[in-house]
Formats: sequence, C-alpha cells, structure tokens
Amino acid sequence: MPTVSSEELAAAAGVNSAKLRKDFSYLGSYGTRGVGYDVEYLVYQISRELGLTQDWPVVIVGIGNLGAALANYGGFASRGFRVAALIDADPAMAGKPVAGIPVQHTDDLEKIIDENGVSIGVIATPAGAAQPVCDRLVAAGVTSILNFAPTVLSVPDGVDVRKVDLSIELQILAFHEQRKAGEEAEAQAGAAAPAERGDQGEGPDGDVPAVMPA
Amino acid sequence: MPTVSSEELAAAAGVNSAKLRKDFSYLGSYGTRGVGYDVEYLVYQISRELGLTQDWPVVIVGIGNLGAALANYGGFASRGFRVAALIDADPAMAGKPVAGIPVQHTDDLEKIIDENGVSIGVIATPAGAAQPVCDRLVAAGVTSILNFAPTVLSVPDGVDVRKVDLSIELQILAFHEQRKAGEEAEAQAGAAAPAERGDQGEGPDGDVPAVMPA
DNA sequence: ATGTCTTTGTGAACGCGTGCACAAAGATGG
DNA sequence: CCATCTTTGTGCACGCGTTCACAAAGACAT
Repeated sequence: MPTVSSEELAAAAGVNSAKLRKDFSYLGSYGTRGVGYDVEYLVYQISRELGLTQDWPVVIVGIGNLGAALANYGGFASRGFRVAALIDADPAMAGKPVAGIPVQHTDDLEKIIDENGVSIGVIATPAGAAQPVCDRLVAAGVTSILNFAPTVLSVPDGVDVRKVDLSIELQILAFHEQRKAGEEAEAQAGAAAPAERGDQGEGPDGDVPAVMPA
Repeated sequence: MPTVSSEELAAAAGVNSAKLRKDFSYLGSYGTRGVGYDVEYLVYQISRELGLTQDWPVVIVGIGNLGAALANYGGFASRGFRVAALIDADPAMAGKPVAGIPVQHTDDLEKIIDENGVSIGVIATPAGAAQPVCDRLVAAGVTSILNFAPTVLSVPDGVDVRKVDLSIELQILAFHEQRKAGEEAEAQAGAAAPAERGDQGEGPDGDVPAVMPA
C-alpha cells in the first residue's frame, strides 16, 4: 500500500506539515500513525470533498474566441465538468461545431438548461450582453455563474457569481515588476526616494499594501 | 472639488472603513479631515502606486483561441498594458493580423523582446510548448510571466510566474454548489449525515476547509 | 475669532489562523 | 508480549491583520 507522510507532502507543496495535517483532519482521520496517508484513499477523499467525483454539466454562453478557448480547454473534463451545451446569439453560429459540440442559439437557452439539469453557467459574452444572459440563466434555474465579461453582475440571493478578470493577474505582475525596478533605483540613488511614504523597513513583502493580492 | 469619505467607499466596497483608511494611509496622507478624499487625486495616486500610469509592453505567445481572446481583450489598454507583439510557432499564422496586430513567428522572439523592451510575457501555448517558450522569454530578458498553459513552469530566481487555471474558478463554484445541495439534504434527512466528519456547528462558511479559496 | 461638526489617521485591543510541540496511536522488531 | 520508533492528530501559544475607538485636524457657520 503506497503511502505518503504529511512531512513529504508539505515539503513538496512548500507549506507547514502541521497545517497540512490539520487541513486533512477536516476530512476525518484517514492517516495511520507511524505510516502516513494511504495515497489512493487520500486522493479519493479529497476529490470527493472538492466535488471532483460528481458530474457537473455546464453551459457556455458566448462562443467568441474566449468561449471557444473554454470549450476546447482540456482541464474541464478531468475535473468533473462536462460541457453540456454551447450557446451563442449569432444565428450564423448555430449548428456549427466548436470543440465537437454544435453551437445552439440563445432562443433555446431555457430549454437547454432545463433538459440538461444545468446548475452552473459560464458567461463569455461581450459586456453588454452579460446581464441579460445572466438574468435568463438564473430564471432558468442556474445557481452558480462564472463571469468572464467585464461587468459586475447583479443576481438574487442564493446565486453565486465569480468574476474572472484576465487583466488582474497581469496587473499583479506589473505591480511586482514596478517594485523590482523601484528597489534598484532606491538602492542606487539613496536620498532620491521621497520620505513622504514612511517606509517602515524592508522584508520581502513588507511594504506591499494589503489591498494587493499576494 | 468632488470628494468621497472612507465611509462611503467602504460601504460601496463592502469592507470596513477603518481598514480602508489604513490602506490609503500607505499612500500617504491624501485625505482632508472633515471632508474626505479628493476623488481625482485619489484615483491618480492609486493608479500610480499600482503601476497603471506606466506603459507596460507585453508579448503574447501562442495565438490560438485563448491568445486571440487575450489580444482582443479591451481591459488591457485601459490598465496600461500595450500588446507589443503576438507570437506563434505556426508559420501559416505569420503576418496574419489578429486584433489588428500582425502575428510574428517564434524564430524572432528574442529580437521582438529586445527591440520593444518587454519585461512581461503571456504564455497561451499548448502545455508542451510552454516550458521551452518560457525559457526563451527568460533568456531574452523577460522577468514576469503570466502562464495560461496547464503546466507548472520552472524559472530562475528573480522571475515571477503567475499561473491562471481557468477551471479553478469553476471548481470553486462547484464546491459551493455541492455544499448547497448537501445542506438541503442534511436539513431534510437529519440522521442520514455521517457522524464521521465531526461538524462543529454552522455559520455561513464555518466548515469550509482552509485550503479552499474564498 | 471661536465653537461646532465632520472625517481622517492611528494607537491599542481583539480575534483568527499558523506553527510549535507533544501525547496518543499504531507499526515493527526482538 | 514488550520495547522502540515513526507519524498522526491536536491543545496551546504566538503573531499578524482587522476592527474599534478616539484624539487631532480641518471645514464651515456664526
């Protein structure tokens, strides 16, 4: 029986082994003292808790470049997601297959949601179309929405929305990039740095504002 | 002079006003007591600190559906990012314009990076091509990489990598979706829930494991 | 000028999550 | 069957970030 210790896993993941054990203990006591965790069983338990063992039918609305990229994305199937349907407002797209799945017209949205028992919807439409599409999804029974459109969606209570802004990650990189450049300049110029900001010493991330994601 | 108080902003953002003031104080003392913050000046200061006032030339490598979607994404320009070049390994793509920018061949990668002073690269290639592309970007002087390919990239110290996994957000939604369903079932069935897990009471997010992003 | 009123900026307290450290549990060997 | 060794599971303490609460600062009216 192949096993792993919390120590090995912690080293591999770069975290503290005690924290890892505490997190695992949430799943129950699946480890064996003096031995470690049964790999296969552990993987199964984590998968189950995360919902990876379930089948999640999803619909993607808005089959532009991004919608097509999502439809083709291989990572979905392995994580329990099944693209139940692709939906687009353009009649010219209807019937055309993308990633092996025929695109259907927005008119049939409600029917598609209902027939496939879809509870998760992905919006990859232009900004203007997002809210109306969202409303129709919710009305049809969708309770979780992944929004790629650059708009804040308003939904009734009980519906989860997650907004993905592709430029936020770039912004985080640029922020760190700027700090790299800034530190070099300060190291060189010394007195050139304005005192106004009140730097309170260094540390790897000491002066990163709290509003900035790590 | 249009102003906002920390209280108004906090209410709009759904956070504590004291925290907001403390975060702002990182930028210096730009507020006026009894009045609030000068909107225009505040926006400028935040933009500057976040690096939004700088011009960040970026290259996108791998012009498939996702690369094209990124190239067309409107949110970049408004945040200080300028797509300096699109690069693809397919010779048939070379010269073809995507989002008004002609695609260039991978052979010229180093020259493009150098001539445009690019320090941020976006990888939207298939998994297999990601690491080699990454190596070449780094060798050419790129110090920040945004990786959309489903691979963990290894880079030398001093280079930042951020990995975007489009299915992670879906997984988070599915996790919450599962919990919704689970709670309903428990509420109905009562004793049907296994005691093994040791639920320690309720609370909106009380039993969400720490490993799960909020 | 002086007083009142609003809102900032921040010291101090609180609470929560992380990490330490150890007892309990089980394997393994003699 | 007992001793020893390894690794888990967790109580406890520490540290950090959030929040409270208030003094200081400035606007504005009289």
